[in-house]
Amino acid sequence: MGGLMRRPTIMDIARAAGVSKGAVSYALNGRPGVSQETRERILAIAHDLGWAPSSTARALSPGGRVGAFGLVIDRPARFLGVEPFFMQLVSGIEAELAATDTDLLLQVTDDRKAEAGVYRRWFAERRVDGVIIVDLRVDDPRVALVEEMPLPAVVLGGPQGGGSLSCLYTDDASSVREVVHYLAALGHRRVVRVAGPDEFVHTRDRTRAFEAAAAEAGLPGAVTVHADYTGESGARTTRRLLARADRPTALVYDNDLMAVAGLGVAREMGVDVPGQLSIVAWDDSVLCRLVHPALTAVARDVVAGGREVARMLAEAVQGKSVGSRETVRGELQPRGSTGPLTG
Amino acid sequence: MGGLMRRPTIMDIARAAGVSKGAVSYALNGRPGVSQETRERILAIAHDLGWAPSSTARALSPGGRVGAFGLVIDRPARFLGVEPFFMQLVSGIEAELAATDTDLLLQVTDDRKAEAGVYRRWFAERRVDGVIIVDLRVDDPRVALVEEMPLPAVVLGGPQGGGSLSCLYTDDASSVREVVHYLAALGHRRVVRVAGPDEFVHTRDRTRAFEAAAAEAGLPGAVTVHADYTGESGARTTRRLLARADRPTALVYDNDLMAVAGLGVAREMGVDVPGQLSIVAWDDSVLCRLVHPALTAVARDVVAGGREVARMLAEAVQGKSVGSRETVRGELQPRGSTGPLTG
DNA sequence: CATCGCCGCTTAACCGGTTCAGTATTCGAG
DNA sequence: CTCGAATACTGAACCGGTTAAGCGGCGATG
Repeated sequence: MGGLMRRPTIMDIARAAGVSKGAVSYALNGRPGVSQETRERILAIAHDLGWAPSSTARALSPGGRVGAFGLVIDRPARFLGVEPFFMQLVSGIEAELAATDTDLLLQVTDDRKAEAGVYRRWFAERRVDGVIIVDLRVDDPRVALVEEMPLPAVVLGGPQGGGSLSCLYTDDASSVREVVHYLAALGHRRVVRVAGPDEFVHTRDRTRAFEAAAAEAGLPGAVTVHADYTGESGARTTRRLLARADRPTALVYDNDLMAVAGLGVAREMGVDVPGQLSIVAWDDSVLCRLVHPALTAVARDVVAGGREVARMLAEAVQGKSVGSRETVRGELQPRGSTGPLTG
Repeated sequence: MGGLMRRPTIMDIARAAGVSKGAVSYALNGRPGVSQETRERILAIAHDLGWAPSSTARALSPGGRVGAFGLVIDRPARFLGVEPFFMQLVSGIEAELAATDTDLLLQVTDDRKAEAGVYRRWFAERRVDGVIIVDLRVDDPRVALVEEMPLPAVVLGGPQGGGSLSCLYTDDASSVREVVHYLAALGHRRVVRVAGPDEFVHTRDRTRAFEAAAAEAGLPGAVTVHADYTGESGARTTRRLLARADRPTALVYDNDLMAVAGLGVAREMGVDVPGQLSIVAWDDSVLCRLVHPALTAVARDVVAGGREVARMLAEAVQGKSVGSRETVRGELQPRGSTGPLTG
């Protein structure tokens, strides 16, 4: 079996079938212009030869697609590794892409300038048909950039700040409200939220919702403090909060990683969870169920979100007008880390 | 600024410079055939126009590179998300690739047949210049597959089972020995290793080394049990082991995720760590430092490994003979989860 | 002074597809 | 029987690069 054989081209098929290149192209793409009989003969030969279209040649034709989407993740390597969110997102995207013969180009960068550079390069070199934008920031320059090129794009987040781009967004506000009322009902009065950086659109949305819900539930002491999603920052922040005289009785974290770190700190400081402190995580992953007590969390279906965003981008690339869509909101998953104060 | 402008081509540059396409190509690629003066003029125009080579066109030329490497990860979505190893690996690979204008195609699949299909498709469609193979299995069919096509490839693992492919491997055996002797020195006699699936080459290597080291250290009760890297399986296995009458006093896990799960189980069962049970994790990530007590772990520099494997593949793609290389072995990082038995 | 060889460039072919314009053949309608 | 149109194809251009071959002009060499 010819391992070293040249990849077959449509010209090889044409010769074998005794027809022209063009006829083969029509046959293989299911377009009119060849008889049923010839079409079948060509398809059979293509199959026998193990032919597959050269993605590069196909992309070169006017109007041709490259068959790849791009995703840039802008987080330093060492804490990216533990963030379950992204891998789940990638899994979801690829589950959808697998059916459409599209590949995913993943790029992990350290800083935002580099990130913009990647989009520019992907566009200029014609590497991707479209990109997915995550971690939308306030006044995000990437939005203007892809709008200008223009490069088809879908934003996971928004819809505020997404400009003219299609967004796939969640109603975080109502999840926040659910969490706040849940904690209030358990008797908590001093609730602190350990959030991600303020520059992210979703962080601000949640902060606004958190303040509104706290006012609604009569929790005057509810405040938001900012960390950076890393376990280290979660631990540091928690340590500071628990050392205060009027230490909070409930902490709401913006991701699961900081919540796990917070739990470790509480244990280290001898603060009983949930007896003296309740902990809620945002983004439910295996992590929340591994630790003891298991963490109460706001569970979102990230994989499904990945699928949906990939589907939207596929439509956008085909020139369809996609618009923005809302995905299912996070559900509060009560577990052992929350409860009424005891003693 | 022309957002809607067509991407500039070398033909545009040629017209602006008043020379032919070929001259522009020579100039842009730093090859002889144009005068220094013309070369500089062409480069200036290219820069002004914001030109970048079309990767698809370039790849189409005989001998042309696509400018992309492929990586297939074969783990179901839900526990992939939490496995820090892969994201760190990806970060390392991309850190190296960034300099060479090469992109990474990432594919996450659910089963092995699909994985082989991805390699086949990538080759047939000419999507990648080479691939990185991870999670090498015993009699791995992927090795024969890429050898036959042939598709340049580098194996992360081996070198046994890597066939004629270049491998980047670690001396796991000596790390295993270090762990075993460390535990023996602490006074442990009943040491159990919770390993990954037996089908992985590195699992078998470690198992063999574990048995040898245990014999050497005089630990007759040292055995290996198999789990599947997920937190669930780690928890289940730990629960079973700790329920035994002659329960082990030390557990060595093949990844950090199972170790964290094991710690949670111990806590849940009222087994004090490290007073009654010592825990060692393989692969050190933030996870190990988040929990309390922090986990003693065998720390490997996965990011550096990613860089190295990318570098090797780049050389292999250029036709250089690469050979196999050894990367730095894991270092035991003692932390709070290990110690002598108390009471 | 004729010749050789190199420099600097142009021309054209090629990579592997897609697609448009044109052509020969068949078929139905008038 | 003739005309028009649909059918089934062919030939060639095109996408945006790379590269081998060719070619005029110039300087060095014999």
